[in-house]
Amino acid sequence: MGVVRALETEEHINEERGNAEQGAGASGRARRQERGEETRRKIMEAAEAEFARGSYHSVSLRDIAKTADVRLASIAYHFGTKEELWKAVFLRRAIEMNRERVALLTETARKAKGSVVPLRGVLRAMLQPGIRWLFDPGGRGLFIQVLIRSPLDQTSPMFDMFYRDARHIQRFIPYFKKALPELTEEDINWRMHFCIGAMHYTITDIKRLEYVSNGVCNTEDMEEMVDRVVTFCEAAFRAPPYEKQPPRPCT
Amino acid sequence: MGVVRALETEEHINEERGNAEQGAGASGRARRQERGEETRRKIMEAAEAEFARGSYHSVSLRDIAKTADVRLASIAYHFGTKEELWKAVFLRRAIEMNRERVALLTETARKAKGSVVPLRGVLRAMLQPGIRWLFDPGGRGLFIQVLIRSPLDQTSPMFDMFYRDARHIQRFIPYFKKALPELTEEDINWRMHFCIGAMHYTITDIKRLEYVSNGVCNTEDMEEMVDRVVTFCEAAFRAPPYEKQPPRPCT
DNA sequence: ATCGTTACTGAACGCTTGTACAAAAAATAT
DNA sequence: ATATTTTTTGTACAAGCGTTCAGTAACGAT
Repeated sequence: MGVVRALETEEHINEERGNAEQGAGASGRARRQERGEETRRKIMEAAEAEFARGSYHSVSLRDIAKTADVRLASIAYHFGTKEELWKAVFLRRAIEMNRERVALLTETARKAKGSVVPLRGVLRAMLQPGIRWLFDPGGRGLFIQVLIRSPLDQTSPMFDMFYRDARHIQRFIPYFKKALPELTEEDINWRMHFCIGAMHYTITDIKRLEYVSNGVCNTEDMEEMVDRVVTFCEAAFRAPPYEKQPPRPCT
Repeated sequence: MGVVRALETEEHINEERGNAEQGAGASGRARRQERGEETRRKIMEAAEAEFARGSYHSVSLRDIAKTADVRLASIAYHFGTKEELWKAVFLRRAIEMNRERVALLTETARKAKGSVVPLRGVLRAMLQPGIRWLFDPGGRGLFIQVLIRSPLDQTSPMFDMFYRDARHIQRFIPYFKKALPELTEEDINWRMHFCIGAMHYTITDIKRLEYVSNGVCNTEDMEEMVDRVVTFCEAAFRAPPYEKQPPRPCT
């Protein structure tokens, strides 16, 4: 519950572990913390990579310890349980992602200087950060896939994060409304959903596109990927509003 | 390898276990097989439900045995290993799904009587079967989610099924080409990918839409859902072809 | 130099897992 | 009725799991 709230509010974003100390203790204290933080960082990094490869249950703490080059008991020392490790790894990135998306939206709106934010800009703010992470050589490139897949596993301890960016994604609705006044709120929600689906699938199943297309599609150009999905979604969003029982030819 | 091929060809579709017997042995033989088949069926059904709830590694054979009301050792007797059980469960539905999609495409093409198949019809053939399964009260309603998620877990024994419907999905390409001659093959592959993403996300994350939209979206009408996603994808497919470095206003 | 805190370690715990196997049971064949 | 084959069962096993804990080492504070 508290965990979910942390994702819905912006206030907690910068509230990271250790930020409480105000730089008072100076060097000695800092160096001691540094020693612990190094191990902690290695564990999180390894966990990020391991979890990205499989599911929560398919990864063992021993796997993670080996990858991190750390003794098994150190994980327990720093994180307590496997579940807490998972949550720590997950939350860090989830908060980061939400912050980036909202920041990009705000920036885009600022540039519009009061006039209507172009549809393409709103879509870019929604779809670009995830794809940019995919190309990140660091942990984010791995973890964006975990971020996307985890709500699919009902036995994962983060299944209640199902709604992890629910509230945050609602921020986009007013912008879509202004850009496309003829759409109902129902239309907008459905289409936002479809857009996110196209984006998520591109992130998690990009290898499949390479294979299906026999290498015809260039999947290594980030800007091209973003442009393609944005163009796709923009045209889709401009489809006429949904009408109940649309005239169908035969069946 | 052989398993993957089975999905790519249509010939093996009706080759189900036990079809080899030609009805020669008559009643006695049939009744004996029936006894074994009953247990086998119960196990597969339970496995389907359990696997749908989590991941391959989060489900134990003991869970499945309990759900199926069958002794643990019976699973080993009928399927050998956990992996073989998983493959049996998986393959049955995967083949079924591919067959349905291709059948629908063929039927749609037949109705067009030689003229160009309308874009909307091609998209319907591609997107409708999955959504129809979602509304199936039987095992398919559960398993469609497994079908979609499984390639995402690299530790699942079906990860090599990554490309499970790769070949099969290529059948749609010529139809898109005819309906939209101005698009390159690259454009078509990208957009097919996005369409499947929107559809998959709708199937696996439909609860999220309910939540995000605060219940504004009606997610219980199958025809509405299909129409919405098809309309979305149709408009998106009709977007102008991709151009490298499209003129962007600011950044 | 001593103390106390923090970080780390090795070994062990109890439990669950997938698998194996011999024996029983059931069904069919002779 | 007997023999044979198919199916089911209880039990056991080794391996792996997450977690615990007493003990050690490193460090800053006193």
